[in-house]
Amino acid sequence: MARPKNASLTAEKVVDAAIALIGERGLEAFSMPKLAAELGVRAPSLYHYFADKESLLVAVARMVATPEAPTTMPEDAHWSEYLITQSVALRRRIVRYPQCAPLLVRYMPREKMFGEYEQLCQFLAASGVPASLQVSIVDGMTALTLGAAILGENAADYADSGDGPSPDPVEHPTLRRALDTIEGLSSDELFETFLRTYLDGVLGGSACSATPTPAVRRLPR
Amino acid sequence: MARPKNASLTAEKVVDAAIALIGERGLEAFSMPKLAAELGVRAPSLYHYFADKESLLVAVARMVATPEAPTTMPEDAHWSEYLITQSVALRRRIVRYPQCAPLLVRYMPREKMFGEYEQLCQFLAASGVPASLQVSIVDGMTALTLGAAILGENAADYADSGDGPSPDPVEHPTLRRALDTIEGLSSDELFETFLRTYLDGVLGGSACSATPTPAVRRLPR
DNA sequence: ATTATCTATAGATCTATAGATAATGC
DNA sequence: ATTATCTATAGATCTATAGATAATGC
Repeated sequence: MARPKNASLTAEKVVDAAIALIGERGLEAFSMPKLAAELGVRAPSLYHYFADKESLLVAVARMVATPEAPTTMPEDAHWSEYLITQSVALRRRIVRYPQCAPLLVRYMPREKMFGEYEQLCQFLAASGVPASLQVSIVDGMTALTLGAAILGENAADYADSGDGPSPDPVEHPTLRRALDTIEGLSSDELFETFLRTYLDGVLGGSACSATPTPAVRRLPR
Repeated sequence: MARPKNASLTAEKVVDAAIALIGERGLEAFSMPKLAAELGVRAPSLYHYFADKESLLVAVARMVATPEAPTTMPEDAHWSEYLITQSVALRRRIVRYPQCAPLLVRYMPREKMFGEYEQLCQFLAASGVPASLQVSIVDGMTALTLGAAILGENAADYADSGDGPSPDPVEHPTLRRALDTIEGLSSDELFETFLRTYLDGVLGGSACSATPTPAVRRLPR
């Protein structure tokens, strides 16, 4: 068919299809011919949009990590609410395509994130958070978010109401009882309590001295 | 050479070499011929020890996740110290071969860990931790550990004394100042402060009512 | 007879390039 | 002339099996 009347591909369509394919079949099953088949074209056509497989994967990583819309927050919000909103959104993006998580780690070296970290620290500093806590907060929240996203299925799925397999009450009675106490929380809500617990630790820990508000509001039960 | 006088392979040697190879070159560069070359044999010999590539990778995941020696703790240690010791050890194992982390996630489905979770919850219950906190603690610590391990290089490496690239004081002044406050902490120590911060949150949060000791000891500065 | 290696190889990929071809824009 | 697709293909893998071979144990 050579050149079609209307171009069937765009770089964005290619990336979107790559994300979907990796999400469904996993990174190991990903290849240029398979992606092309998914898009209804032949493999060489993809090289018109990306120089090689690696630059396509870089674009995939960037897309997964980038929010669709920037976060907007009320003016008077506490800095912790801002961080929680950001973290919840990041986790949600990763969880949507957990198979892409290794790409994130591989193609987003920390030094390229200095700019973003600088912004966050400035924001924290402006909110009165002492420098000694800023690293703990940013790094801890990042680790918690990434870890929670990669674990993927979490406790909420193992409670009776969730999707996953549920532990047997006879074989695992204590785990069972513990899970019953979170019955009704979605995995988003559960993740949010993790974040708030962590921030409670930051605020309530011995190093806490110059924080504007005494505690982070907890989720309503 | 056919059969050698002394068998040159064992399942364990194969797994060890696989871990080393994946650690050095990454999961994508891993293949049976390359692993065989590393061991000084031909690829088909590996199939004598593992039915296929996948069962070899399962064995790799198991090896990375399993501690060499079980943790021993003083009798009177607080439960939080026990959890911290476990988490620090797990992170250290993952960080040693961060390229294997995707294997862990892929080949260790949560339901196979019910047994371990049951044990942890029993341990927490015996220490007087209410059921409502047990999930938060176990899941939160796991996420924090996995996330911190996968992020790999952490803030400690970006401080002046660390290995990694350091942010420029002119371009990233606030980040720079924040990192200077953790100067001198190793990445292990920094991770431990994350864990203690999280546990401070668990203990100090509003849900805290029946905890035996009021606060978790912080690392000495 | 069994074990642990080997050689040889079928069969299925994959990445990336060269060069043809048809549509479009100037 | 340029663009976006195609066909064809070189060249390099990889996984896994069949079957040979030499050392060992009975």
